[in-house]
Amino acid sequence: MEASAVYLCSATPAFAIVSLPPRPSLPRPLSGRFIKKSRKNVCRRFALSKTLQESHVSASSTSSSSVSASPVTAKPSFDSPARRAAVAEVKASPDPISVLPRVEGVLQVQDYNNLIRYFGESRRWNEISQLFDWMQRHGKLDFASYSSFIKYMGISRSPIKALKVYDSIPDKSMKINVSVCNSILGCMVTNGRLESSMKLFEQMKDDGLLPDLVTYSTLLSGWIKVKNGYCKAMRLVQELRSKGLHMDSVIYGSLLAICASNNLCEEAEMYFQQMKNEGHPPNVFHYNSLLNAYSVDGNYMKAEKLVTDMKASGLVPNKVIMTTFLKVYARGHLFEKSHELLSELEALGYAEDEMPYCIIMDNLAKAGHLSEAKRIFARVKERDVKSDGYSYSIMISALCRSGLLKEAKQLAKDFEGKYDRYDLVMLNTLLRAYCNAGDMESVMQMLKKMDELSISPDWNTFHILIKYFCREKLYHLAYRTTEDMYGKGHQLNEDLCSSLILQLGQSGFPSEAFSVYNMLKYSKRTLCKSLHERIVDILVAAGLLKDAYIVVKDNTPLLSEKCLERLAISFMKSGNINLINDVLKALHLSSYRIGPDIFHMAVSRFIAKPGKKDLLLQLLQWMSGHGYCVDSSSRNLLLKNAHIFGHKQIVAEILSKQYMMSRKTGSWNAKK
DNA sequence: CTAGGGTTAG
Repeated sequence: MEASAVYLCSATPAFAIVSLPPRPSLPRPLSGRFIKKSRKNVCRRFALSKTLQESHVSASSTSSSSVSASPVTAKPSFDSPARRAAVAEVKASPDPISVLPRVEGVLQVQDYNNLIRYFGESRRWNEISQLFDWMQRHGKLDFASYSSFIKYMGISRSPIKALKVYDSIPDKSMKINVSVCNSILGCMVTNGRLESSMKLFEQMKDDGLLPDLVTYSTLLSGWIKVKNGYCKAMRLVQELRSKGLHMDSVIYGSLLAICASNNLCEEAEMYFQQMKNEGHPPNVFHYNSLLNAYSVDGNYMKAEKLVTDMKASGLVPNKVIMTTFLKVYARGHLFEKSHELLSELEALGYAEDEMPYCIIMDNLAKAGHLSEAKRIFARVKERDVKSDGYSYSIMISALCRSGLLKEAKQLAKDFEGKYDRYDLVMLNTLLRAYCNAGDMESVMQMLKKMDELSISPDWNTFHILIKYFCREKLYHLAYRTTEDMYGKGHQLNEDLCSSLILQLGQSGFPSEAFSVYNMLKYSKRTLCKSLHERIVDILVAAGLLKDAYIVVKDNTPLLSEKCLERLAISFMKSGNINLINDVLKALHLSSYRIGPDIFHMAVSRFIAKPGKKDLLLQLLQWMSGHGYCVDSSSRNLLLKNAHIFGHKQIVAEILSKQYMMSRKTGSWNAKK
């Protein structure tokens, strides 16, 4: 089968459908910008270097001693030439750590802190770790040492290491020092560990931390680009108010940004006003956030007024303000105005990177002006604008949306030839282009690339692939990918799964179809009605009657009579005999009318298996209790085989009771 | 020189 053929070439690393021989070594360096955009992947990408750093720390941090006991003999005066010379020597040395023993008696804690900052600012993570380790062993630490070191661990994306150091702080009062706490919280936030930082914050307060405005602003900044971040932000704002703190311009800046990214225009306006009322004059960042909030709906009227106000207040629109303004116009489909702004940006030398072009291009394409978007794209190339590939991404997506699949694929290939850097969004874009063009080979290459770069697939990746595999009729592969998607905790897409279930059923994979149904059920609260019926039919057709019964039992009111009938017939014929009565009881609870033929089939099954006579008796009694009556052929069959019950009398009594009842109601079935 | 923030693109 085709599907398994694709799987044959693939064991399962990070991504279940790609195989790669050995794990790649360290990934190629990416631009800081790309790294910043996808924090989630950064952790994975730097896994190796992090491990290296950590093994370093664990070898040394065990010996951390207390803060105060430093064996300084000669205490040189503040900022003495000897100290300055020693600091300079350490800074200049190619192996700074080797210099430390020699200058141990000269350097003060502040000098070590100075060195931490120096190595931190020059991004020399190895030196900073070794230095800090030395300081720990020699007890040359104060709160500023912890604060700075943790800050740089945050910048070097080593939050685990920062946490270890924080945990290793022996002094309780040091652990609730507000600077140290702010550092570690900031470190966690900038490394995407929002939830942990909130937990840690609670713990710190329990231990006696008195948070200040910086603490709140640090935590607030984490919620800026998180969906529903506004709610979390509000809780923090309430808390800071309840502690008698007053919001400052920084806090307002974060709040405005949160409002803008959460699409909350009115709230943004409210905070902007409130800020002014409280005597904090807005700066370009505040203006930009509000402008950005206006851009969501392309509200250029308000934006124009805001820019006028801003100029009146003496602020000069900078590149960012102009670009955001351009975005307002583009979103509002005032393309001429946005073109004007673009020309202005170009004239001022503010259009040296692709950002403003991207904004116009994307909005042009989305408004249906593909050829104009292409013209802008050409302008990017002509003017030799610095590009990280976003313009490609935008155009490839635009071409895909317009159904120009070959062109999209060609552009994707162009990108790959020209750039050697990928992030998740770019990979998804290329993947989509290749999938749409039906280029399996390139699809597989993209998946490999993803694995090489240790970029984990996201919801989009899975969705693109599953859709593609379905289209290519690789249903089993689509199934495996769905399993993978579910296993990685992604919400499944109902429409896609629904069609996959149908296809799996039709191509001989009923169990897989059932599995997809169950995954979908567990990842969504309510499913489309018809889906239950669809899976029941598939299971019945495949003879997976027990599974079918389970679905029916849970969803009886949602199933049609015909569907129930099909299950009833099949189950009576070949379902597990021990469940026959249960199935009938379940059917009774639905609107389905159990007919005499169904009962006849059940009776025949039981008669053929005398060992199940108790079940047969239970059935007959249940029928009487619920107004059902066997038909004459069942009746004859039962009488003829009455011996199996031991006492013939029992069955005769039941049958006569049913008969009397049916004469009263005039039908075999008392149910309306 | 102890800690925080807000900018625009796929």
